[in-house]
Parts: sequence; C-alpha cells; structure tokens
Amino acid sequence: MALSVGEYASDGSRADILEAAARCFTERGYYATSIDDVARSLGATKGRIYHHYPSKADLFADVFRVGMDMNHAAIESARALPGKALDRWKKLAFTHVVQMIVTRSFQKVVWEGTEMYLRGATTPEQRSAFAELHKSRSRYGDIFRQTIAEAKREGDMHFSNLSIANQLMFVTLNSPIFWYSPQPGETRDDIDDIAWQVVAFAARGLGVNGGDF
Amino acid sequence: MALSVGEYASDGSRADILEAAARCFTERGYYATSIDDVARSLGATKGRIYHHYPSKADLFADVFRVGMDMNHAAIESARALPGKALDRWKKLAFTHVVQMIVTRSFQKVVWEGTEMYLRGATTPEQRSAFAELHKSRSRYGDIFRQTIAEAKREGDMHFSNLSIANQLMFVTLNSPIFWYSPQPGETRDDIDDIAWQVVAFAARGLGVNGGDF
DNA sequence: TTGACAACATACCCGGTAGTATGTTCATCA
DNA sequence: TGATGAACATACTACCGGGTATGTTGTCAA
Repeated sequence: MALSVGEYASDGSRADILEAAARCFTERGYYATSIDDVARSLGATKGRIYHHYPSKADLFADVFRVGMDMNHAAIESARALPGKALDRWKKLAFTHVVQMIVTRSFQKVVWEGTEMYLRGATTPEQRSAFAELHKSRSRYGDIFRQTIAEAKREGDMHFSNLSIANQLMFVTLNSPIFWYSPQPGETRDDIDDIAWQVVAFAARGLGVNGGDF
Repeated sequence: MALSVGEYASDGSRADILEAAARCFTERGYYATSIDDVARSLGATKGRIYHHYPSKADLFADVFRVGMDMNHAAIESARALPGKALDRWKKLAFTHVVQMIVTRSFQKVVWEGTEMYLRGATTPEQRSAFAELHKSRSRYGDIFRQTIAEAKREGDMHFSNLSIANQLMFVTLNSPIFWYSPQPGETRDDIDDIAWQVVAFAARGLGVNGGDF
C-alpha cells in the first residue's frame, strides 16, 4: 500500500518542501532548478528551505531517499509471496509500474540521481550519501533480478542474457516516468489498465508464454 | 550505412567540436556542461567554439541535428523494403539499436533535447530551431509507428493500444543509450548480438509469435 | 610584400545562483 | 511575563559561467 509523502518526511514541514522540490527537479532537472524556484513554487523564500536542508544536494538526496523508501514499502507485501516466481514477478512488476505513475515526480528524481551517481557528478561530501541511496536502489533492483532468474529456472521465462534482460525489463517498467501524463477524468481503473499493458509488454519481452493476461 | 560525423558537419573544423560537445553533454547533461568544459576537452578555449557557434544552445541543437540526420540516413535503405511489415520492422529496429550503440553520445543529446523541447525549457529564439528538430524526430518515429500498425493489421503483432505499444517499443530500442558501455576487445559481432537481444525483447513485447529469431 | 581574412586565444563584463548572516514573528514554558 | 528558540523572511556576498570585445597568428591571393 502506498503511503503519502508525509509518512517518509522526518517531520511535517519537510513534506511540502519535498513535494515542491520533486515537482521542480522533475520539470527542469537538478542543475536547471534553483532553490529560489522551489521556494517560489511554495510561496516562500530560500530561508525556509535552508532552515531544513543544509544544501541543494541534500534536498535532492532526500527526495531520492523518499522515492526509494516508497518503492520498498510498496512491494513489501509482494516480496515473499509463496508460489511460482512468475506470479510473484507479475505482482511486483504491476505494483512497480503503478508506483512509477502515481509518484512520478519522485521517481524521475530517483532516475536522475542514479545517473548523477553513476557518472560521478557529485562532490566527495555528497558521494557517501548518494552511495547509500544507490545501494538502496540496487537492493530494490536485485529483488526483481532474482525473481526473473528464478522464473527462468522454473521454465516460465525465456531470455538469453540475464543482465541485458534485466536492463530491458527495468527500462520498460520505468518508462511511464517519461511518457505518462495524467489525463483529466482519469480513474484508478484507467491507470491499472495502462500498468497492465506495460507489464504485459515486459512479460512477453522476457519470454513468458502466452503473455496476454 | 552509417557515415562519420564529418559528413554531417557543415565543415571539417566543426566535426571535432561536435564530437567533443556530444561527449560532454552526454556525460554531464546540458546545464552541467559549460562551454569551457567542451573547449578544455578539445585542448582549446571558448574562442574556438564561439567562432563557429553563436551560442551554447545552437551548439547543442547542432549535435541534436547531426544525431537525427545520422538516424534518418541509417534506416534509409530499410524504409521502403518490400514484403511483410514485420520483416521491415525487424530490419528497422535492428539498425536503430546498432545506431543507438555506436553513436551513443549523439543519441543521448537527441533524448535530452527532446525532453527539453517537450517541457518547454527553451527560449523563444531557440524554440523554432528545436521545433524543426522535433519534427524531424517525429517523422522518424512515425516510420516505426506506421510499421508496427501495419504489422498488427497483417496479424503478425498483437498489442492493445498503439500509442502505448509504440512508447514501450521506443524506450526499449533506445535503452542502450542508458545502460550500454563499450567493453575492451568488443567486436562488431558482440554489438550485433546485444542488438538482437534488444530487438527480440521488443518484438516479443509487441506480440510477435515465436519471438526468438 | 602586403593586406585581408579565417581561426583561433585572451581578457573582460555581467547576470544568475548557492550559500550565509542577520533580522522578525510567534509559540511555548519556566 | 519575559526569555528562549523554532520557523521562517530579508539582505548580502562570492563565484561561476554565458557571452563579448579585442588581440594574435598563419595563410593566401593580388
């Protein structure tokens, strides 16, 4: 079950800042977003943000952290589901895609933060904080990776190279952060329908037989 | 057949600048890349770059343009191939993926440029130049979109929503720009093998029967 | 030989932005 | 009720980076 941002902020006042920051970073990216932009979108000034966060990078990292925490929490119940790995994967994948859609801002920050870390675009001080976040993201990714490896051993998936298959799966499941935009009058069922199409594409891509479910 | 960057630069001297700019923009992104960075990676100074390009945005746009021109040229021979749409798509998709791998720097700029245009992060002056580039990219995308639509009519593909399927296909075929990195001692065959795995994933995702080819 | 221009390098300006130092207001509690 | 500190706003500084203005060097043509 998805929780609100407030549940992951260290206090209530930070929640608003986090959401505003997530929106700004998503729309313009890290470097093109100024602290004044975030403050303006809150109807406030820099003072408010610097009172809660020591630097722009720390604010960004906190959005990253909350995004990952929400992801871990969302798949918690599906992680240890008994039965076939394929069924567990379907549940995990669907939950993940819905999460990409409904918490899109935070997930784009997770994406950008990961890219920043991987290309080493961080100062030494921030590097350790980013390393921790990246480990959290790796643990999350490994859950999926191990699940599809198991599903392959059980004969329910057919792909040749695990690493490549894993990359293709993730890029597919993550892709709504790039192309999804909320439509007026859209219901939860509409989102579920989109999510299933994404999961179906990934499932077939991974070599699941009769992938239309 | 892929041509070198020099073929697309308006003169020889610009080619080096374009390649250096593509590398820098790819590694750090548009905003985090300074003109001095590009100049330094050339062993030169700003003067050289501003002698050939009026602004940073124009340089970026030219990298974008060259990237798209290379893509159009690469699929030229496969565009009007006779026979089934599915076979045409396989050729197009494979060519595209190889292109993403071997011209990775330029393609990441195309990606970022498209995102910048779509979220309107451009000044009014640049907007018209970017609009032209975006149209070029749309024409390119439509070739694939029409091909999979035709393949579906011919009963060789099975997906529910064309727009979503198209997005998922493209994000899959483009994904090497995010996760591929050249390995020491890698041959053209190795790259072809990776490309086929990507195409196979996309083909199965689009509902091609017996997608292992 | 010289003048003219391309192809740069150097030196400088200036706006924007991260970060800081210093108010100001309000609630809480001894 | 006065003192204290949290939660901000305001005012300021320092620096970085895009862009420009001005040298400098080599080449080539007349």
